[in-house]
Amino acid sequence: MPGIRVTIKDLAKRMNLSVSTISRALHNNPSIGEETTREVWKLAKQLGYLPNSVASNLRRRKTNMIGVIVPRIDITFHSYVISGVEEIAYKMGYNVTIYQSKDSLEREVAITGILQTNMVAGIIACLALETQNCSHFTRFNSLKVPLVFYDRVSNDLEASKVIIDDFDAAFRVTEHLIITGCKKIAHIAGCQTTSIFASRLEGYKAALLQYNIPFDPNMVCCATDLSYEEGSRCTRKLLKLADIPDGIFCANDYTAIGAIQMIKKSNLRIPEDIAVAGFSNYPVSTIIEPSLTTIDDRAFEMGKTAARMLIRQIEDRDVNIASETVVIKTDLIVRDSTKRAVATEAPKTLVRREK
Amino acid sequence: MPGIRVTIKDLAKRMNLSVSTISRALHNNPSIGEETTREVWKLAKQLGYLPNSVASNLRRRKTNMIGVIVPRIDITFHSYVISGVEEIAYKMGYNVTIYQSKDSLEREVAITGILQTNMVAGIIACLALETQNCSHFTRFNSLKVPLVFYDRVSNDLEASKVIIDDFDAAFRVTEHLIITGCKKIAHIAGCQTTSIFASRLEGYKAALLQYNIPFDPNMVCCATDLSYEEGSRCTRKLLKLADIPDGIFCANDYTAIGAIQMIKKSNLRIPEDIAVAGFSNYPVSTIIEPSLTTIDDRAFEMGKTAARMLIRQIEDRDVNIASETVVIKTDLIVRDSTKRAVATEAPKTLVRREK
DNA sequence: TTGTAAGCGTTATCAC
DNA sequence: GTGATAACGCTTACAA
Repeated sequence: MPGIRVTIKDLAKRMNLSVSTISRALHNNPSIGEETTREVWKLAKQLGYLPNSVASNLRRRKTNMIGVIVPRIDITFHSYVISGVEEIAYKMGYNVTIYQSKDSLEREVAITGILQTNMVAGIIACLALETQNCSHFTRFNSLKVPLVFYDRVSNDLEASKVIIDDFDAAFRVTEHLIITGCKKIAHIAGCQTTSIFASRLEGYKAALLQYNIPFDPNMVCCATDLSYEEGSRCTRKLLKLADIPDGIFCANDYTAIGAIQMIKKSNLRIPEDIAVAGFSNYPVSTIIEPSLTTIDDRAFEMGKTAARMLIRQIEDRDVNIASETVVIKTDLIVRDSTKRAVATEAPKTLVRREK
Repeated sequence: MPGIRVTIKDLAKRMNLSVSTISRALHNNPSIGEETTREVWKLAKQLGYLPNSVASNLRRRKTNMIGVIVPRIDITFHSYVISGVEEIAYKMGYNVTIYQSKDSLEREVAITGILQTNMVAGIIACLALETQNCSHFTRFNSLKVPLVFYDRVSNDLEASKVIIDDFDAAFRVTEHLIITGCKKIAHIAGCQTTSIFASRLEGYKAALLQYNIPFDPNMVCCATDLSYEEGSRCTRKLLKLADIPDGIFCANDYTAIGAIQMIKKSNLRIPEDIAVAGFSNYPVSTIIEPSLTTIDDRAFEMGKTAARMLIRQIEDRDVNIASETVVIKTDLIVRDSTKRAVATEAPKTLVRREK
């Protein structure tokens, strides 16, 4: 910024006051006379003075910047979370800067470095798919930079978390498929080293168990990156089985859409021949035909909650809030892709088992 | 950041060297002995030293931060542009921080303040829908902070621009509809105070003219926010005309999808009864049925180009590059929503008229 | 109520 | 090759 900047020094000279008086006036410090304060503000406005927050941050040894690490910004879920974070952050006087890990551990590590380097006040992060070991986040403990994880979280790190109950949500989706008459339910699963996808698989298994449907490992197909393509690939595989499924629970909406497209291509009907359910309630779920039954994961809400938790920790730092975990409630959204025969059975209460 | 930070002072003390030597060594300044340099790096790594860029930015009076202002992050187009910007920026050693104007002028003005306050090195922006007057951007001229606009740009501001040729693209889409046999083509337009949407309307008109199809104002419907809902609303209106259209060119993919849904609800066939084309090539355009003919606006490319232009301006500031305008080439993507009778006419060359 | 001066962590300009 | 030292723009004890 090599241009001419107006600084408090300039204001001080112009008004024959010291810089400290100017600084205090601009902060509406009560020790400064009303008259002076008003005059300072007037001149500041007139000259277009804007504080240099880089200098202020350095002096105060803290910024009002919240760093957000998302895997990818162009995944609907994360862009909604970001919107939620911003909603709260701006209201509370914080800026938000967004970094994409692209699901790469290497980039994630680099980003934590940048965040430290930039003295962020706090961090909200969703772990990269590649990340197994979170040691690159531990530095923020000693720097006393609060940390809130969302969605994909780490259990071997002392930090706050905002998650949904993936187990419960998966249980309810699977149960819904069972109640609408599915007998052979497949699951297109996410990468099992990531806890949320492991929980979704567990919830699926638990529902089968509860309704006395035997679990068949052939009915589970792992989609590495949960893309449309992977959804199609897995479905093709499932349709080649001797005994094809009559229901598929997909670990996200993208794979569900891939599944629907593949099923239609195979001239099978949805939901009559195969019912399909997804996870996340992306906008496309109402556009695909048939419209997709899915779980609304409340992404915007998650972002807002994460931001609120983080800011509380930033501001009450001395009080030293123990890290907390918030579970956001999800909703099952029933659409055409599972609207089959009328329910024959009422939902059972979920008996939660230790994980 | 109230935690313990390792600074160059700490390194200096430990090694009995001056801070300047440490600083130089860490920058691999050739005036420092190889041995010393190596030792400094070793200790720095060992103690987990990371430079404080806030301090460095203050001292150098510049940051390596690029501020990006997008209307909304959860619009596919913008998230792709951002990805493009990041791709280049990170490679060149710049950080990217993203701000959402939510299409509000008030927020856009506030953001420009924050960007100045944070001493960004340069700015990439897409104007908010509400923005008519860009005077809040002029401050960056005197601050010598380079500015690159993309997509929605201002003509009364001296700044670089990355745009697509909306007129040409709209001409080609409309021409495509004509060639596939449409005789009465409607246009669902965007807000006409925004130049890109005005150009799309002009391109549409130019194509009609070229093929001797009379322009009918009733065939143009303005969708204020270009959402699904607006697309449906406009289509409903068009379908109520005495003489309904046999082709609709929509100013974006969202309205096109709303149009398709409304047409199907009215038991008309696409493309046989009405052909539909969109603009932007969003992922949903392959998911909707029928798949949507559209213009690929090369969002990712746009982001990369904007970043390259900006960084060049940042780094060659003295050379004082005149602001330039780059037009990104677009592609017409033909899909099922316009695959009607075989073409009867070859495309004509576009005769551009002065706008 | 206002001023003085030190310092945040770096970098840059002199010296030696 | 290395070291003092000032400065970036702001905040904040401590004085006056």
